[in-house]
Order: sequence, then structure tokens, then C-alpha cells
Amino acid sequence: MARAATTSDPFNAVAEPRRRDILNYLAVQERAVGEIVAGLGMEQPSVSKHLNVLRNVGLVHVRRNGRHKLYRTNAEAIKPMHEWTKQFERYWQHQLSRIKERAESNEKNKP
Amino acid sequence: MARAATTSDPFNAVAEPRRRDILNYLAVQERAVGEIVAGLGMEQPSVSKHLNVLRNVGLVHVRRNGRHKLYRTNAEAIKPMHEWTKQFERYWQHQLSRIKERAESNEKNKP
DNA sequence: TTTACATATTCCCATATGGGAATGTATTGT
DNA sequence: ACAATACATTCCCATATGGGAATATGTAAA
Repeated sequence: MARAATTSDPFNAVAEPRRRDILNYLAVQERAVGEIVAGLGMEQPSVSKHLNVLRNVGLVHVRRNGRHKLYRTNAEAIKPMHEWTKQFERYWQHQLSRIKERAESNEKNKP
Repeated sequence: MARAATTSDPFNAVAEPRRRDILNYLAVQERAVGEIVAGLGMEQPSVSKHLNVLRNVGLVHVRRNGRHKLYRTNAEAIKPMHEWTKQFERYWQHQLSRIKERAESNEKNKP
């Protein structure tokens, strides 16, 4: 095998830079596929494929409008990742305070 | 090609579930490879490979101690991912408030 | 219904991965 | 120096991906 299917794991879906670009682009407002293609300068089939992956993991929602399909980022689906990274917040704060202490200590020992 | 090398992208490195497990495990305190193997029930070569990936993107630090190598999560390196997901916070808050409004509206219109 | 437009899907291919097994390397103890 | 311990690396292989090109599908306009 080779890693959990990108289709079932949000972390994996977001591992692709282009998909993060798309999520950023669609967070502000819904957009048609063609707008994404033009806005991000990607090939249409490529955009459709990425959108398909994002939709499968629930990172985007779609609705049809005439012959256009409007996609939009589903922020809710990003929350779990935010929570996961948040777990480490206390640790980098520790590291920062340690760095700060060292800086202050150096300040006091100035010649 | 096929996606940005896991070696150069933290998002990609973290896309692997086992590596997230390792990061969680090493966040609390540094551990020797053998401890990770025993603690997470993985094969030793597998652990070494994952640690190698994590080290390449700066997600873990290592230091030698006799014939052991002690690894530790570098929380700082997770911060960028936290920041990225945080961008969407305002959006899911909007969604929540909309859901709340709808719920309250339904409450008022109760038969 | 015929045509044009907007997306989605399929094919083909190069490549990045991860796991398992076996092997190599470094460091300490006797 | 030799054996033992703790990791790291290499080989081989099945498989997931992503991009490009071509094609299929769906929907609205003429």
C-alpha cells in the first residue's frame, strides 16, 4: 500500500499544495470551476480532480447553478486539523518562554 | 511527478497517520527509537524511516545519548500548519452562528 | 433538436511512498 | 578486539497520485 487514501483523510487531502490554494480561494466565497481555473491558473481537468478529492473528504460543498457548479470551502471540516495542531501550542509556548528567559539572562550579563 | 516530496513539506509529512502518532508521542518528552517501537507497536525500520522524514522537515529534533538516539517533537515546526488552519476559524464561526440563528428561529416558530 | 458551454472522467505514464525482510553501522560492555 | 545492543539503510514490490491529452456528460441557448 502507500499511505491512507487521500479520499478518506482530510490531512492527506490538504497535503497537496494546490488543494490548499483551492481551499483558500473558496473560503471567501463560492466559485465556479472555471473561475478557479482562471483564478489559480490550473488546467480544468486538474481542478475538477482536486475538487473531487476535496468533496469526498467534505472539505468543500457544491451546488449547481445553471450549467455552472459552485464550490465553496466547508470550514467546519478544517476544524479537526486545527484542533490537532492546537495540541502542540503549549509546547511551542514553552519553547518560546525558554528562549525569552535566555535572552533576558544574556541581557543581564552584558559586559 | 506526484505531489510535493514528503521530505520538504510539513503538511505532507503529517499526512501520514503514523507520523502524527509519533509526533504526539514525542511531544511530551523525548524518547529513544526503541521506546517508540514498543510504545506505538510499529516495526523498528518503519519507525526509523518515519523519524527520518520528520527530521528532514524539522518536525523532530534528535540528540545522541550513548547508543540511544533521543527524538523529540519540535512544536515550533507545527506552528505554520496551525496558522494555516486558523485562517478558516472566522468562517466556521460564521457557519456556527448561522446554525444557531436557525435553531433559535425554529424555537420561536414552535407550534 | 442542434449547438455551444461548463464540468467530469478516463487513459496512460512517471514517480513518490510505505511495508517487510535483510543487511549495514555505530557505540558500549567485557 | 569481540560480542551485543540500538538504529539506520537498502532492496524489492504493490499501490496511490498527479499531470496532460482526449473524450464523455450534462445543461442551457438558438
